[in-house]
Amino acid sequence: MPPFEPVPPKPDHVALEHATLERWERERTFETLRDRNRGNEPFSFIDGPITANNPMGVHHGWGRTLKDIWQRYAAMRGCDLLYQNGFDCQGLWVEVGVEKELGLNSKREIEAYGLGRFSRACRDRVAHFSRGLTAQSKRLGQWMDWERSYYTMTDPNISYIWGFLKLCNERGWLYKGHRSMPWCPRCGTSLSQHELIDSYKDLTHPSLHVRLPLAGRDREYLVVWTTTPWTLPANVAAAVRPDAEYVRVQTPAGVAIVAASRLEPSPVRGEVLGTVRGSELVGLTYTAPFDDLPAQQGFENRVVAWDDVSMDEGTGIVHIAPGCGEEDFELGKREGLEPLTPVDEAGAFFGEYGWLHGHVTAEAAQMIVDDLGQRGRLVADGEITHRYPVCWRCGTELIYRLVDEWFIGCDEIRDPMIQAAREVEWTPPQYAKRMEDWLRNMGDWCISRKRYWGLPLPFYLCEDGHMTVVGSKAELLERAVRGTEGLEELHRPWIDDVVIGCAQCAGDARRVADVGDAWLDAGIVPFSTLGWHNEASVEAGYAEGAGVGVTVADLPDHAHWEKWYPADWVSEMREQIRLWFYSMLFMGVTLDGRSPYRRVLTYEKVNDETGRPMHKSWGNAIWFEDAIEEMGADVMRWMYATQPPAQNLNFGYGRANEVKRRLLTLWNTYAFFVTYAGINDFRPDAATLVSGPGPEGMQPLDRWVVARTQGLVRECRAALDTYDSPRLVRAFEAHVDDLSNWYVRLSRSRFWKSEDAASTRAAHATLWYALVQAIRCVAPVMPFLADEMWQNLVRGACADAEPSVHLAGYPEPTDGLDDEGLVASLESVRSVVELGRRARSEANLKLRQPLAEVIVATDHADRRRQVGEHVDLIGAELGVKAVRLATSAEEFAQTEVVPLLKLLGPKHGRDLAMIRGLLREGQFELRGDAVLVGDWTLEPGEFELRSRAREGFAVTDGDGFVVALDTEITPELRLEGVVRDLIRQIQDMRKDAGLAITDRIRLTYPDRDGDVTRAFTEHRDWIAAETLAVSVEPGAELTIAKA
RNA sequence: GGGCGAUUAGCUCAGUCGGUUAGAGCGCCGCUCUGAUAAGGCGGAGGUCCCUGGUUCGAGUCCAGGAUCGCCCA
Repeated sequence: MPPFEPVPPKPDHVALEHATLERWERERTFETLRDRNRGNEPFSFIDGPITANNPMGVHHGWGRTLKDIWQRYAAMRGCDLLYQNGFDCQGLWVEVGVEKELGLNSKREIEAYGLGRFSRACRDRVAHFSRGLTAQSKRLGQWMDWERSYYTMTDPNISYIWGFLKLCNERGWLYKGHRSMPWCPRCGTSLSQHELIDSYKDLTHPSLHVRLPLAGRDREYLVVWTTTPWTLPANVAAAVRPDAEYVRVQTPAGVAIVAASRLEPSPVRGEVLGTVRGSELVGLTYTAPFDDLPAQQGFENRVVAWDDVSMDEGTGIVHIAPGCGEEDFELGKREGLEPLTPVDEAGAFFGEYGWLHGHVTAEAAQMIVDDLGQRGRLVADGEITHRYPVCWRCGTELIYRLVDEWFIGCDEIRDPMIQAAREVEWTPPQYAKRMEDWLRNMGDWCISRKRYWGLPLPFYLCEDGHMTVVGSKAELLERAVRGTEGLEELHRPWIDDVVIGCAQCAGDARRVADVGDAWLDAGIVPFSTLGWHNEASVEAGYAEGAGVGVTVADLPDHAHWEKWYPADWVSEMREQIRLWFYSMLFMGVTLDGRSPYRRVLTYEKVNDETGRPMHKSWGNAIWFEDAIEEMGADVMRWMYATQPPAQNLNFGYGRANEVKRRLLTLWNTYAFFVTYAGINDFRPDAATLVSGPGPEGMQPLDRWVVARTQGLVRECRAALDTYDSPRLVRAFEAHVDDLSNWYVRLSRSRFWKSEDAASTRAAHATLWYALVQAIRCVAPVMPFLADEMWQNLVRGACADAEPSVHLAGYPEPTDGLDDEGLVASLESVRSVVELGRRARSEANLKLRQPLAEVIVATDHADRRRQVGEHVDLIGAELGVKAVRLATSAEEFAQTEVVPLLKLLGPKHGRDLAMIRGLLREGQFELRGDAVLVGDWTLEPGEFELRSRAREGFAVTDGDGFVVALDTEITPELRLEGVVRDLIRQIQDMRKDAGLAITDRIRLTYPDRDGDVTRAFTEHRDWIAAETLAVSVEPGAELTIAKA
């Protein structure tokens, strides 16, 4: 029985991955790993929840790969890990998804559908997509405790957030604000600061210049500019900049007033009658654009002062509607202006707006424009295309609305958060500053949403207006006076039936209707999932409420939290700085005073292969499902790992093919090994993975590979320790290149023609060692291919081998196997060989034509010695009979003086340029150990001597070597060349005939005068040995036949 | 308007402490090796290292200013 299974010429990544997944499942590989590491030193990774609202995209694959790489690395080092995956379950994402699913298009329709059914549909959607995401993640090779994923919709998660909110209230941070907020009329909710980002679109709107006739003046009016006609009915004031200069302009319709600097760009034309300071306008009153509406009665519209009036757009006079804009509202508060709220939750005008009643903002716009036009109130109307915010979920244009929202004030927590963030190690490092900037600028956290499927805010108000903040589910049940019978879970509508006793008076208190920002859900995770203040752990205890039936996650106890908090490492995409990293930090610093994570790795965006964002409608999107079944998980993971995470990743099939080709080199080396190990019945010894392959039969090249392998192990460890996967990839690819294009190439005959059994064994043992250590090094990145190779190379061949590479531990360098001298020597040899090949190429002498001699010259004693130790390698590689070493290359090269600039620069300063010029021209003189150049003397140690080829030789130079070939081809050499051509030709014939490597053949050759016949008669044994010919007979043509 | 980052070959990007002729991969052209390799190797074409100024014996690298792009915040 051969120890190794034969392998196909190319790996079928997809097929072997499916087989590997089945094996892991069958053999419980992951469970074995966990069991083995349980109780060891922890590596705490906390997973940021992925929204369970869509299937996984290739951009998710990046993050999940990074997470998996470092979890696998930690596990191979023996660390205990949590392996808890998380799903984000609540909030607008899911609600909008369900609305689409059910064909609902407004809050009214949701309420008509029934909140109970709606919540169930939301939960079911989460359950559905979390199952899909789990399956996709498994396919990618991610190892997690999938059964015990956390879900932010569970009662314990909600209960923990309540505790946080209660604490915020106790500290006096919690307040209800009456503010102008960006509002989505379709979703019927306001959006908070972090939801506004990245959601601007270029939109075309009316651009109106509106007349505001001044009271008590004859045909004199202000001109204001607006792009939101629907806000005009709510106009209460016009703002001017007090220090700015305004002009009075005679127009056919009367005297117009605009800012002097804005006259030119405005549509106002006419003779300038005079100027007036803004401050002089303040206090004037005017007729509002819609003065007749009921809402406009009972106050005067007046001109107010505002330093922030823009002189970059508009007329320098700003229409102010405090109920329709953030800045307007602030100004209105200061000036005591009436904040009119013209539209309801759905963006429809209220009854006090007369003929506009019931119309939504978008359709009212044209009605308003028409009406103003008819009444002669428009100076001009046109259109403008500008950046305007839209709802990030549904794309609806946002409006500003005055609403009551709940906020957490952050003045007190800001500095502690900044301090805590400074303790965090950010990769890439510049994001430390980004987080700090965000924290410095953060406004109070708006935590309420006027929606349904979300964290129910535990704020209870009694009739006297006392507020009770309930801090946990247990507290709720304790305080409840009725309504708990139907409380299936802590969600609307069931929670809304619960009435509690007010904490201050004895009255009934009811919950405010609002739900919470989803970032509360995610931010609490380091507390809720780790059992922060649980007295005892409860198996599957986390799965309470909406989590029943979707997870069996445990509810651990406080000791567990102590062990795993804070996280050693978290990794998410860059946007999470202002989202999850922020909310986690906020809650962590509030509850515990520390950052919940020590180290962060962020990554950027995934684009298509040409660098454009992937977009469904552009047709350039690649679906995860397609990618993984076409490229394979390892190939995708390799792409992700190769990419520096601080730069966008250009993802595509072309890139994947590049990766496949690189991995093919590894596979080829592996296949080569397996082929010959089978033929030669090589049996590996697993103990050598620690000790290194034994000394018997070892050649210098073997020791070199072993030494290089130590370097690989060190480099890979260093790369992973610094969260630098591209560095690992570079090291691995260099190693594979060394193996394939240097070691195997030069050692081929030791595998093929076994004259020396010990040498053959050593070659096998060395290659096996180098391959196995290499796949252990990359196992975290490429878990499938690595384990596949492990099965064949180790598990099937060694007694007592670990059943999986992932159980084999991360390799450690073995002291004593390093050999810097040898590595340097082979480096020199490699240079010489490359130079020799170049010389051959330049002289048009192909490698198959043997030559008599190569002369290697160097003035460098160390290099000469290094090369001298390996003349056999050089001879073989360059196809020459002899390698001659020369001290000086004078016969075919000239000496060159290379100045050492670091030393000479400071010494000679400006003269150095002159010295270098002279040296380049060869105007120098060697005098003993020194060099005379012009008026200067270079002392020993200040320069190096090198050789440069003279004209007319087949010579190349570089790295301090000159390599010259003896180009004379004697008849004997020529015949040998013919032999090698023939061998090559016969090998091709064997291949074409489909013969196995070990098949023997019968050869006939053309029996005529000439080189070919002479080659066969004079080198019969050589040819026979190389081509495995059992007979070599003269005949008519060159033919082979299986023996 | 402020902050962070980037700008190097046709494309994607490396480039260490400032040092001698600035590299890799892909693509293109030519050559070549090979019973592991649809691979690999060698050579060639292809460069205003964004611009300007400064520091220095010496700048892709450091400093200042500017331009353009990306991201974040106003």
